[in-house]
Amino acid sequence: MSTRRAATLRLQDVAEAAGVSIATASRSLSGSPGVSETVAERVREVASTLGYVANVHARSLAGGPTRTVGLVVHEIGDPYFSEIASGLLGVGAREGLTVQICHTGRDPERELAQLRMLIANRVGAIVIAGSGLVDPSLQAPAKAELQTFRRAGGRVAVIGRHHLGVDAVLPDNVEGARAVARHLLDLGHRRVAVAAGSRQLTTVADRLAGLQQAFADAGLDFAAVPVVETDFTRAGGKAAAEQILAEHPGVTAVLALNDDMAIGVLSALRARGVSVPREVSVTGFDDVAVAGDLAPSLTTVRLPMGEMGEQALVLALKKPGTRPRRRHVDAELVVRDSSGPPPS
Amino acid sequence: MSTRRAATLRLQDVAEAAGVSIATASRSLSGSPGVSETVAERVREVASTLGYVANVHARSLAGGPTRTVGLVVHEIGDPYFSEIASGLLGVGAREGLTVQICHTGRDPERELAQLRMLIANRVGAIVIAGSGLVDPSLQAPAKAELQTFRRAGGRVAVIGRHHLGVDAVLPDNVEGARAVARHLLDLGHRRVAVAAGSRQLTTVADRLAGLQQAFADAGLDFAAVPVVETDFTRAGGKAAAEQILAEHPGVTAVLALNDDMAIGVLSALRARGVSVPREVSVTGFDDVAVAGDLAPSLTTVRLPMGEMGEQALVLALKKPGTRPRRRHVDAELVVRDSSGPPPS
DNA sequence: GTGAAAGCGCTAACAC
DNA sequence: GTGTTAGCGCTTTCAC
Repeated sequence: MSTRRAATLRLQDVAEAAGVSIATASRSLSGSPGVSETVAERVREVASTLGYVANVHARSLAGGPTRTVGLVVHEIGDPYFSEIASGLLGVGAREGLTVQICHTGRDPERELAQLRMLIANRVGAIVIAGSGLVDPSLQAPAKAELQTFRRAGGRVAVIGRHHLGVDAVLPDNVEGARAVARHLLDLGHRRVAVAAGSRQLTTVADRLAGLQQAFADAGLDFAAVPVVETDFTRAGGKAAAEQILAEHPGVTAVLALNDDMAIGVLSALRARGVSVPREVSVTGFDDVAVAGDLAPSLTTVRLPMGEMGEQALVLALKKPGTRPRRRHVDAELVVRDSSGPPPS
Repeated sequence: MSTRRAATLRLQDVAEAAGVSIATASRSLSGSPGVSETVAERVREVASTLGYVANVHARSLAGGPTRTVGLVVHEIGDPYFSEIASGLLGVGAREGLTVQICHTGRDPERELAQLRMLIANRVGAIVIAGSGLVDPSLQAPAKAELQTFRRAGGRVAVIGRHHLGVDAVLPDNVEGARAVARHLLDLGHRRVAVAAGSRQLTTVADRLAGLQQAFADAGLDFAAVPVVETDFTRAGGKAAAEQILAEHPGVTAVLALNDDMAIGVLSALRARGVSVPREVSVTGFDDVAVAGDLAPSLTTVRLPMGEMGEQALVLALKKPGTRPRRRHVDAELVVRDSSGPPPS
């Protein structure tokens, strides 16, 4: 790619046009103290009429603050992440930041590689949107990398439960799962199955814990509930539904641990001619934009993904506290048409 | 954000460890000629064992090639764009590139601002994924900006029809629209309405042109078909459906010009108790991932969004040709359950 | 084939 | 309050 040099305005051009030194121009534009407001104002005006935009590379190289943040997601094509990204890009644009997005494909190796890349790019902050892992040792290298980054002044925020010791936006997965399970139990379902992603994901683990609590609250044994563990994706949902239908034909409700899986479950049931919710109820988690437009519309747990993305970036932009900050966000049960009483 | 300096490896450290000069180290790592293969190999080995990663800012400042590309989308939360982004991020990761994504919110002003930002960040290439505008004058400032960028060695590729004179990935919107319209006409529909986005978008204009052709092919007058022009979004689809129902109650089919609108149309019809496809058929365009999982599953036109994203980046990475390159991608009719014969 | 040295455009000490 | 100057880490002539 580009090798030649753009013939763009340099700070010096602005300084000359404003009749000040390059240092004064720099101070004026970056809002540093030590310049009279009159001069600063004039410099800013000259800069904007000239259409001057600072070279971020030079700025970063010289040790100035970085106006770039990295966003790490499992898969941007997944609506859960694209809605988070959308919220985050919104505040990014408002703050005049550039956002680098990278995929990990749910692979800790690739996550590590992407983190290294972001750090090498000297981003000012990193937001990790993908779920954490239950086993801390799997993220140990990432943690080490991030600690070095933070010691050098970098900021980090995560969405979801991680073992990274950083600021976090924490959706209430446990309570949300408890609510949706209680909803099904209240409707009278007793033979339920769970379509889950890998238990290694803290998101999955926490949602399972919530289900368990709901069962315990009702005096039921969650250990007897079949939990099918596949990919945390639509395809995984399909596979899980097939397996549940085959191995547990008496099931009256399928709890999918995210909407993507729920959509796969609905699709598999439709293909098999199973009526939802008459024969089998289905629930999801996240409330992605399309959840309400499916037919039957999906009963699920709403997480404000856009806001979560915003919050995470806001946290990452704040000055670091002495201890990791936590922003809890509520999960709200949304009852729609995919859940109903079990067939009698 | 970050102000302090990371205590990272510098090229000099690698050079010392390998017992060569910093210049030789640089040449070895960037694959420039003028170094014996033996030495180059040794340097690369040392660098990788040390875990050296070049500072992109220093590299870019010194005039080296930039390993960053910018992706401009209307809205990353829209599945059409997130699927394109997903494909593009895939090849980006493979090529070791970083990708900056920015939102325009379908606003030419903001698009311009984002382009300026990318250019100021010295990205090596820019991919514009959002639809072009029919009126070239609206994008004239962007065009000027991009031309300067290209003269400085920057690369640009677009998805869809633009007036930018750059490499382009061109989905066959006309033929796709023609196919879906013919499908409805063949089913016997004669009273159809169109839910469209702004006619200023070339995507909308081209799809309308395709519809018109299909009608002409069938000896019918497209001018008599109501075209409701709202937002090119789900909400727009809902609004369009309401209006069509109110003003043209006899309509037996609604052609939505993208899937997002079609989902909104389906939702509005369901809310009104209109059965699809028994009373009204609905079709979309794009075939976003969820289209097949809606109920009724959506008859639509498939565009390989992921591939389009990949292709666009591949084009942008190629050396510039003497004339703009074009990659045509086919649009394929996908008949599902949302379309059927009109009520008799 | 290899090394020395001059910047790239900016910020941050440090002088005045 | 303002200007001077020394780098930031790298690529790239230009000598050798």
